[in-house]
Amino acid sequence: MSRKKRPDKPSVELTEAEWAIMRAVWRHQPCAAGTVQEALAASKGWAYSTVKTTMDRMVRKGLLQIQPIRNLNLYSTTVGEVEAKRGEFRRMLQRAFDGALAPMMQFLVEHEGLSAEEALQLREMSRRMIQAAKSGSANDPRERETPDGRDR
Amino acid sequence: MSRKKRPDKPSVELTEAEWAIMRAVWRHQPCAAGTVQEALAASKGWAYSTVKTTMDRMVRKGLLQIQPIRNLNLYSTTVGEVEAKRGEFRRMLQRAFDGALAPMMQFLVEHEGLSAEEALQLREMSRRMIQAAKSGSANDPRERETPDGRDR
DNA sequence: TGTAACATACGACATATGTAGCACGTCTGT
DNA sequence: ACAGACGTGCTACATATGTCGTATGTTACA
Repeated sequence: MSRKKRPDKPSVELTEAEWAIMRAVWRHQPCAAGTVQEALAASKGWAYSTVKTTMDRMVRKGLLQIQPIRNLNLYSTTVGEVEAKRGEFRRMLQRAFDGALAPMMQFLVEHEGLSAEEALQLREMSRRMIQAAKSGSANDPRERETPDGRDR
Repeated sequence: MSRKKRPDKPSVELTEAEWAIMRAVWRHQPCAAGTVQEALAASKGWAYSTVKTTMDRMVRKGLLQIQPIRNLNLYSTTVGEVEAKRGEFRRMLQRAFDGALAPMMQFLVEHEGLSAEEALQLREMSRRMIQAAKSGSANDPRERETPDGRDR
């Protein structure tokens, strides 16, 4: 235990629609397609079949999995929120900042109008970050939460 | 003169291929499609027609513009790097962190293995950020409380 | 037991994206 | 004047994504 070995992780990538569905599934997991459709009805207004089709495609892509109960299909995620967030973040970092964090921070400072409050918060974060970096030298921050990220 | 009236903020969104092309065009602007193709040949290995087709589509989408010289088509971008980066960043923030910066920072601290060096750098950044926020607020502060970021 | 209510499986279609070939003009050097 | 070299426009095609409609199967209840 020392080498933070990082075996290939597929680095999940979700489309907008997939994010919406993932959020719903994370929250209601395990659940039927209808549940997800209802959960998204207000915000997205998708027809049942739209949700169903997308979810089935996500199963084929390995983002969701089905657990058949009687004649019911219960869906659950195969990737946790953390993993998904990481994927999204890394992709952004790679594309827009060539994968380097510092330039991104630089960018935030220079071009994003961050409120003073946010800035203060950021300082607090960095303080804690430094703490973490100092102490937990062997901390492997990834893959730590529940395998699928739901709160049990 | 200072009020840059530009109520139009399309929030650019680029695909991977588009990013590659944009990078090349930003660097060689104004340039012909061939130039871009050559610039990307090493990394992407795309055929000329592939680059050309994509670039023409980007023109149709308003990402690039053509300036015909004789029988030459010189391309140049219509959006700057900053704008593109901002778009990418905001999209990520919206999708993965519901548009809030603090949770993203939190995430970085908790789940991304940032080196001590990066953390220190971040502290420096935040320091400067606080400075910036305190002093000149002449920068246009984009709407951060949009009920629904669906700007289209 | 027949039917409304809910689920599911499949098919369909438009647009977007990745990737490329091909026919046809236009310079330019020999 | 002509062959290349180079550039352009147009077409093509597979896969991905967004969005549904429908035929069909299952269950609970009057």
